[in-house]
Amino acid sequence: MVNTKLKKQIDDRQIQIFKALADPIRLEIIEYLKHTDHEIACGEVGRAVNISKTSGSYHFKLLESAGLINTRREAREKYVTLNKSTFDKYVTDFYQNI
Amino acid sequence: MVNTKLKKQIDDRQIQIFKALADPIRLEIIEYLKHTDHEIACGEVGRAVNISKTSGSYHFKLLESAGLINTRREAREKYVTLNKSTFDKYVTDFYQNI
DNA sequence: AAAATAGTTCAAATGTTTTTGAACTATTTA
DNA sequence: TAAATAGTTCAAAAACATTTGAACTATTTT
Repeated sequence: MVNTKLKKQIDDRQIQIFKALADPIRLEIIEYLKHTDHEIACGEVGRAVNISKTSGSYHFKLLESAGLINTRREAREKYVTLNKSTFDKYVTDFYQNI
Repeated sequence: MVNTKLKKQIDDRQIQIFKALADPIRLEIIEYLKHTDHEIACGEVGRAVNISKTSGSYHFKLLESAGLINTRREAREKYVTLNKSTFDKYVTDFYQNI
């Protein structure tokens, strides 16, 4: 293999993404965001999926660091949207690419 | 919603699959199987990815119960192959279907 | 028939992730 | 300017996943 380290990094990213997807709360958040066309604040999503704000903070952070959502802070609020390109690259195209 | 329980079961399956994929050893096994056209025994895969047989037994069982691999026992040996239809349905088509 | 091989099971130990509540910062509203 | 709101951070606790080695079953080879 040309570059073992690079392969490992790609794998780490892949695993981080599957880990982020492997949780019922995070899947609910993702489903909710998918069915929402407009930008929406963390708090509103959290209320919709019925979690505490601490728990929301934890899960949104994890989704963001996996690259599955994009966030934008506007004053007090943090707006989130799905990052479709990550889903395309690491989920939809996963089988094809391994 | 027509049937909350059914939705939950589908979600459980989806989570089980992402959990199964969220591990470096299991990803290695899957990659190895993808690049192998013939049926291959657990032991040979385990040797290829450098794990103990106990660890292999644990990971293969988990992959099988997630429906990601099919197994066939022939006397002492257990042969494994990827179950592509599970990848198609729960990974490749995931984003589209949620 | 003994030894070797393939895989499983079990329980204990270890490691990792998630939840919880309290205390915090920053912004907005009354 | 006080109170309310949105979100974060922290550390402890709880829950969950993985590894390990020993003992086991079943089959094959010597």
